[in-house]
Amino acid sequence: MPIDDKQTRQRNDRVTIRTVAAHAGVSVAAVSKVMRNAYGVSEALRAKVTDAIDALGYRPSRAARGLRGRSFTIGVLLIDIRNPFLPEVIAGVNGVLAPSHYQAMIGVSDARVQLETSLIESMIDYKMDGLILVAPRLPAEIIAKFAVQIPIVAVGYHAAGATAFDTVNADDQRGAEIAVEALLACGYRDIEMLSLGEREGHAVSVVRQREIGFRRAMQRGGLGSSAPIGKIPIASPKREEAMRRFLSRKDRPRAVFCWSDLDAITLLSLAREMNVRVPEDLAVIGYDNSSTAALGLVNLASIDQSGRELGQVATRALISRIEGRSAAEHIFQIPSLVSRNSLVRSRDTEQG
Amino acid sequence: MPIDDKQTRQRNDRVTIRTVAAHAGVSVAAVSKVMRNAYGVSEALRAKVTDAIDALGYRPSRAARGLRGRSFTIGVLLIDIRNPFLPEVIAGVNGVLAPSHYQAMIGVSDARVQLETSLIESMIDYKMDGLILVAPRLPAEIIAKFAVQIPIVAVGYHAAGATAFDTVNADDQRGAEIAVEALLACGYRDIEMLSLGEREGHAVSVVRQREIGFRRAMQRGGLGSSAPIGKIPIASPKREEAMRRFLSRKDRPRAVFCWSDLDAITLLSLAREMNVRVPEDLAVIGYDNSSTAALGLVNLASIDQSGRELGQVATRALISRIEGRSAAEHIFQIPSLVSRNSLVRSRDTEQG
DNA sequence: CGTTATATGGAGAACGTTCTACAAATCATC
DNA sequence: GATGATTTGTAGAACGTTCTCCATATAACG
Repeated sequence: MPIDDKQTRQRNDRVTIRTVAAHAGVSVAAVSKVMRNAYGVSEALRAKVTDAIDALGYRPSRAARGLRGRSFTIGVLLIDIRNPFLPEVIAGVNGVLAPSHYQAMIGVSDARVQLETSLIESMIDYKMDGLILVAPRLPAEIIAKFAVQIPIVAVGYHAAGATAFDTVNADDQRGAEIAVEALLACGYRDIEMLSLGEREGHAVSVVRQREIGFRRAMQRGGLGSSAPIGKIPIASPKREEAMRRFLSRKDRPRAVFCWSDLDAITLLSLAREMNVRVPEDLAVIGYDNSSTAALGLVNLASIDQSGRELGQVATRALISRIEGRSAAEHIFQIPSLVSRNSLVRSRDTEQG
Repeated sequence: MPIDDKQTRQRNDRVTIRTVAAHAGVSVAAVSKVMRNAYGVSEALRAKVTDAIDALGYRPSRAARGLRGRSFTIGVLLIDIRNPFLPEVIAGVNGVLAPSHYQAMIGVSDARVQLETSLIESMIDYKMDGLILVAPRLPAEIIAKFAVQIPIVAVGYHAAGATAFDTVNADDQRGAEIAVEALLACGYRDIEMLSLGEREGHAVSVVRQREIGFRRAMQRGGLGSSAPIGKIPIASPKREEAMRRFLSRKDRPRAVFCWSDLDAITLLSLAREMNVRVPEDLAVIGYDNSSTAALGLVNLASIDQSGRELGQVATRALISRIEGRSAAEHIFQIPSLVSRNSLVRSRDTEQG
């Protein structure tokens, strides 16, 4: 068997598609067909091949696959790994992917545009099959440019006009409205929003969307069109300083809507420290319904946008796009309120 | 120019090494040499090639690279993305990698051995250059088997005897000792540990190490050799049930050491709910010094093991291994105590 | 000038897949 | 049983790199 000799010559013991073909006594192409369950494979052939695969413990090389066809990997780009909302999204993605033969690889950009770009490029260079970008910082035109090379779904990124890629979002405008409506229903009138400072002014960001919703709901509630929105810097220690300043203001409002739980929880901590009672002196409502908010010690009312569900929906959208859909989809989920003690103190949890 | 024609024929506009070579008027091999800055490249050639690269915006395909040589990617395997300790490790890894030409790709195993195995295999199949496994569930022999195929550093995994791969750990025995010593110093005698239930009995796990340290410190403190260790299940709702049972026990100890902040914080929440005062009725000390523990509302004393530093050290170890080191290294960091109100109430934060 | 060393660039064979053409075999149909 | 349609399997050319030889060109030396 001169053909077999070629195998024996290999010094490396990696099991390749050729090893399998030789072991099963069929061609390389046949094995490939079985792997990709392509058309034109008899039961007999399939059996022979899968037996050989099992016997040898063959795993196709992802690198080689990527060079030619599918790599069966999708890339997930996370802006930041500390925000407890993001792990939920990942959980959703993994949940949908688990039963399929796709796998997720995650990159963390730490909110740096430079790193974000190079990670996306890497993922393209790896010939990944598709990308899920979670709250990306890049402008829509750049993302559209990448989307020519690879299917992309953006999560937490408002670009309803995009035609080159899909978006999956919680309706952030509506979420903010729900928060305001809840505060109004509790009888609060003197309401302010604490939003994110910095220059991430892109209308695409969830923050700006929440501001829009806040303004609209306030106006609708008859509370002036110039509803006050405070800006909190993102980085310590300026962040804490700004919050302290807010808490010690003479004209501090009666209720506050924070753009994210992360801020709301820090605010709660500082309020306790500065003897501002919540909710008696200040009602607080956050956004994300993170696990920390649910803690008895924290008890923060929050808008739930189910990151897990967003992750699931985004993954399904991406797969359908990988499998051929070309028209852009822009999907919205409706968030909901989770009421807790920071909004109004419930009877059964009177302070112990 | 018949050679150039071959280029023009390409329907796809991807810029490959061949495009660059043609544009610079040199051979493919020359470009490759410049990319890998290999020996035997004149300044003139280098200039021509880098000019062409800049002009065309060329990026080498990672997939193709992986097929032959280095891919300049390292894989990080996370057991769970919800534990706030892990993002810190990632931050450390990314910090060290940022200035280099390496990049990190993260996989999340959700603590499932099956998924963990297949992710490791995928990363190998991608021809990644090395792997950092954070708190893996796999037994040491299996990891050693993988380590033959790819450089591996395990973090939060006690296998000091391993010769095939490196480990980087906080000294978990010592950490537990520090916790006990702190409790003893505060005058508590009636001390118990709340550990993790389930069958993750491998001596490799950080949990078991902390138990050993706890026992030793208790014994050294003259508090019997059979120091009581309670087991808390990992999943809701059994987890909360077990904690409630602990809190309402008649013979509840005066102080408790929790194997992780995650548990300690839930315990704190339930204690508040059940009118058990902390630290007056029960002193609590956790492990990880997570950001939640540091919140004013939570104020949990904890053992700090700087995940960021572990990530940094692990990354440096991995790179040195990739670059040729073959003798195994087992590195330890010494954890430290962060005292907060759950241990002993400080004067300036008397309950508001 | 001839000989040998050294520096520089190039040809072309891997790497492990996918996938297009095509050949061979089998089945239907009249 | 001849013809055409369908099914099943194979050869072999990509894919975009790396890297091992080789072929020059230049320098060094007697």
